[in-house]
Amino acid sequence: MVAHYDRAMNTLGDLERAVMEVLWDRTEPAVVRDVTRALADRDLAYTTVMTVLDRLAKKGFVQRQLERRAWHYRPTASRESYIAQLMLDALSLTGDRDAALAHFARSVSSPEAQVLSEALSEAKRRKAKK
Amino acid sequence: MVAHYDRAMNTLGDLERAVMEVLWDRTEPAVVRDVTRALADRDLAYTTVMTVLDRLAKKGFVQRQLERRAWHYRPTASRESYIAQLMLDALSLTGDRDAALAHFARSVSSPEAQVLSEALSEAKRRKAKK
DNA sequence: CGTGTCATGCTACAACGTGTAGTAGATCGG
DNA sequence: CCGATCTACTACACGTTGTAGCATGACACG
Repeated sequence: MVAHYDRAMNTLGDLERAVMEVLWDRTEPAVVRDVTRALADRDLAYTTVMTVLDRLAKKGFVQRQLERRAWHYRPTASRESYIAQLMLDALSLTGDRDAALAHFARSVSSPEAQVLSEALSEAKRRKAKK
Repeated sequence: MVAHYDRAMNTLGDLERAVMEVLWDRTEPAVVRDVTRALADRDLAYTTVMTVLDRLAKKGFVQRQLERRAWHYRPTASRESYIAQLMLDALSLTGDRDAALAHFARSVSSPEAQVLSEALSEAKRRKAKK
């Protein structure tokens, strides 16, 4: 018998992430041609980019809208929330989340600890006011 | 030509993680038989567990030591630092780490935000004293 | 209106990671 | 010496990802 592969379902490959980066870097939705051009250094076939965008849509990372004849793609979530989600996923792998969080807190650099602290108190303030 | 698959190199599969959990849950190094017994519910062949431990060793997640005739395995890093590392890896996927951190701070629950805050100030204190 | 351009859907394939395990040979205890 | 046990090596299936071709349908322009 063989495994249940649910783990990698929300992991992106290199190319997939590169494509997401392109989308995240623009304000407007992009068509396949846009992405292909943005990744010109990789010298990818048009259909390759199309396939990747298609898979990203199936995975829910992008939404697409038919405009004239071409699909226009845009990210479902922001880059930051994608990253934050990955971090939360990592956190969910352990039973003792608090211990992991504490360890994480000790792992980040001082400037980043500062950023984190401020964001945390900011969030707290906002929640208190609400 | 075909891809360079470096991305998944520090990702563990389900079974691999289950094996790590067993090792993390013990204080003593374990032999294959120990792990197999601990995962009895999965009904795995002895050699399956052996293969997994072997791969984990190759990936650097466990260290092994020959004792009599059998290898004794123990985790290279703690569960917490593994998780923390995964979180840092996620963070490294973006250029704007601060934005991601801020978003993360806003994503955790209040109690966990509390834990994080405390760990951060604790770390700060410790660093100041040193 | 015909023809070429462009986008799409579908199909395909290779490499890799991971789950899963068998077999043969070494080794150790009794 | 024999059986139990452990290891090293080998193997295979299946999902994911990178990569792309082909046929078809639609639109634009002469």
